[in-house]
Amino acid sequence: MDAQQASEALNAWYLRNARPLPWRADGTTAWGVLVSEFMAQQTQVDRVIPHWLEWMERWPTPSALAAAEPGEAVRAWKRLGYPRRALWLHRAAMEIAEQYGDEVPSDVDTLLGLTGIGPYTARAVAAFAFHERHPVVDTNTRRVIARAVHGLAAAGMPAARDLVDMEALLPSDRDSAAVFNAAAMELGAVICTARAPRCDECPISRWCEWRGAGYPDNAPAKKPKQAAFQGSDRQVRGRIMQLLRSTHDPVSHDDALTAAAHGGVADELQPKRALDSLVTDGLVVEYEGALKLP
DNA sequence: AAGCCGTGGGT
DNA sequence: TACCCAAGGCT
Repeated sequence: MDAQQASEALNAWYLRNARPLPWRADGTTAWGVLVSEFMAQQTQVDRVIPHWLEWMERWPTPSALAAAEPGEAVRAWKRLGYPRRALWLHRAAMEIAEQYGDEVPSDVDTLLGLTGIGPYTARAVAAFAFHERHPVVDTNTRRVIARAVHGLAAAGMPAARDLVDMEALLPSDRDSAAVFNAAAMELGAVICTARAPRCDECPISRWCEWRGAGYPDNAPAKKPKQAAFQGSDRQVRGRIMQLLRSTHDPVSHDDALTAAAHGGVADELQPKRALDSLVTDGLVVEYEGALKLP
């Protein structure tokens, strides 16, 4: 595997084939990049697009969002999932507005200090918004490296090693590095997919160690699979959030618990357990004996 | 630090 | 259909 040739081929492919995601357009602010990264956490980017467009129109700066009620952020999050991200994004907006003069920080360590920003998002913002040279490693990148470099069918558990691997492949030039980070993610999302990779369309198939080895079934151990969603507290929490998003009026406990149970519960305590956890998370607040978004 | 946290698309 | 998986992060 010639890393130099492969990375150049990958970048060239990206420049010609990258999907026209709206936050990739020229002139997108660092805030816009940050919002897109929050929304894309554990969420396929195609689903993010309409939410991002609406969000940026409504809250074009961190201070604009910070001035809104956090519950309005949760409401605008709609059905994107993991609504805590909306709360965290609002919190990050307040931190940026109050502590950083309404300017999204470009420094990875500063970004890591913001609510809801971890190792991936911090580097993604630094690389894509500011073209700083950092390895950006997401689930797509991990899979591409596992296959192309390590000859494995899939990535193993996330590890510090991932950053080292990506750093070793990263072009030295800042702009090329930023493109390469995006290109590795794009390849994983569009071509080198988890389930049915399209190797016949892959720009680096000729350097791929996994392909060269004849696609061995050698996937390392990975994270335990997600618990079943059906019957889970997550599903029941989702029902309550859906009700609260649907109205600006306070919702009674009875109505919330009824909505929680609609469609079935795993046990009798589940509706109350789900509601209590939402209150603990700050996604629901008690207000004059009733419930509302924060 | 292992488990938890929504929702929907692809196979 | 049921299952896997998705531009992760927090506790």
